[in-house]
Amino acid sequence: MNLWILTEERPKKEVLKMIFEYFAKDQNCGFFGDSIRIIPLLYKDKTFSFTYEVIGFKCAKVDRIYIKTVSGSSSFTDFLVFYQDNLPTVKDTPLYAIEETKTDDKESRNTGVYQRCSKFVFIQNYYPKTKLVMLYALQVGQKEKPTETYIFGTRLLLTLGVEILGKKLDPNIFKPFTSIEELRIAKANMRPAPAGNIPIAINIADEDWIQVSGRLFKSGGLSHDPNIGALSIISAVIRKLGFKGKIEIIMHGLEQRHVGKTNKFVQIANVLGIELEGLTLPKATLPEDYWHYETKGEKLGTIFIHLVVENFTESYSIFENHAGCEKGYFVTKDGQHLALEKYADRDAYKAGDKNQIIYIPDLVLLDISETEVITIEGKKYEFKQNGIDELNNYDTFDERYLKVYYPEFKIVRTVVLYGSKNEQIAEIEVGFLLNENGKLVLGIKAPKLFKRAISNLLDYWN
DNA sequence: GCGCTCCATTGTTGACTACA
DNA sequence: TGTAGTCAACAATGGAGCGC
Repeated sequence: MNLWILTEERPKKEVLKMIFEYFAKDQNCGFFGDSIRIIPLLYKDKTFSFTYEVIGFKCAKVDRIYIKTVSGSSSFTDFLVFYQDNLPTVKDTPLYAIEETKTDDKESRNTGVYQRCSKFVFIQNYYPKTKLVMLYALQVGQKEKPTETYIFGTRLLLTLGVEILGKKLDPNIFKPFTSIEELRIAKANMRPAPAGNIPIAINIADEDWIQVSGRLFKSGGLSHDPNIGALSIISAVIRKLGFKGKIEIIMHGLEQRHVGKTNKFVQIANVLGIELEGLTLPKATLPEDYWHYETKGEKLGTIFIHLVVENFTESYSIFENHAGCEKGYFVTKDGQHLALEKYADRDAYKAGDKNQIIYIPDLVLLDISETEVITIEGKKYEFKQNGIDELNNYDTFDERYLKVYYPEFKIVRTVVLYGSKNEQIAEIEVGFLLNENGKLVLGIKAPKLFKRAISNLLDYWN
């Protein structure tokens, strides 16, 4: 059978390797292969099939390994792994749902721990039999002593049946909760919140009624992300431990007009049977499908060019700006990872000067043999002109990073597009177009790195 | 333009440490 | 043992992007 890996992001080799090793261990089969390669599958007419194959990993129980780019309808785990012969559909059950994190414990406040929890609660509505895995990918020296919040959050995950990978956990501390009373005491013994804050606390009112306090109101609605996660998973764990009575969220700060049917927490509350103090919970239904294959997004283009460059040339990326606002790091020559500044002058920005935002590109590739850095803006074809315009915004980025850390490199700015049925590009600012038929179109003045990468890819398939 | 999601930083204060 | 200074842990809030 084949392994199918569905993801919203660019698949990273280190993470794939961890997934394969986990599979081999979980399925009790031998494997070998240390250096893997990600290959775009081309049809005979040299168009892209929108499927990648991973080579270099061998396992007795796996014929082929494929990667497809997808989009989640609501919150989506980073990877779904299917073990089957045919292309997965939403009706198939994934073997694993994997959430990858690079949050180290230095940042383990409420956000790092709780915000990810709601994904695991959410996916159980669709795939209750799928094994849930939390994967710690970036091992930058584990902190000696985990925080109480971190311990509490991890124990909640363990109780839900989530497996933790890539991290050593002391089994004496990190163990699933076995009773609701144990859960209540664990939270009650943590350090109290500052005065004026609403602490998360579990109150067993009577044998059919548990109250959990926690603020859910934020900036005009139900969008308090850390607590959406915390209260979801606490409630899910209370159910998992067998409680059938009333779970009531108190001190949430919401009014009736704030609770809409499309809100993620409202949906989870419907499924788990959670009530909100003083409010009527609207009947809400979940989006029908948990995911679909991505066919529109600009990332289809940038992920493609990135993978072709990294797998068919010696070059690699030194900066990657992820969708949303996940922290991206700028990589210096000696391998340092720098967190980028967001504003040229933070105070001026806060005072209302929006010009202080430092515009950052979607991707920066390093062409060592040509001594060029290639700054890439990704766009859908229909927004081609926006992409070209945005190329002018990177002066501050160049001054602060590229010219400082790669002074001898020539800076090339280019747009990478996805979409349309066009097979030519007139604009010299556009370096590459992947059209919706999978046609690979190089721009008139495409960076040499793109030409080399595409040429090597075509040679591979000849 | 609003609502929602996601990833992130910020504010407040308890706890610890060094020192007199 | 009292106190100033610093760090770290708790919850609150900021802000970008996307879909409608």
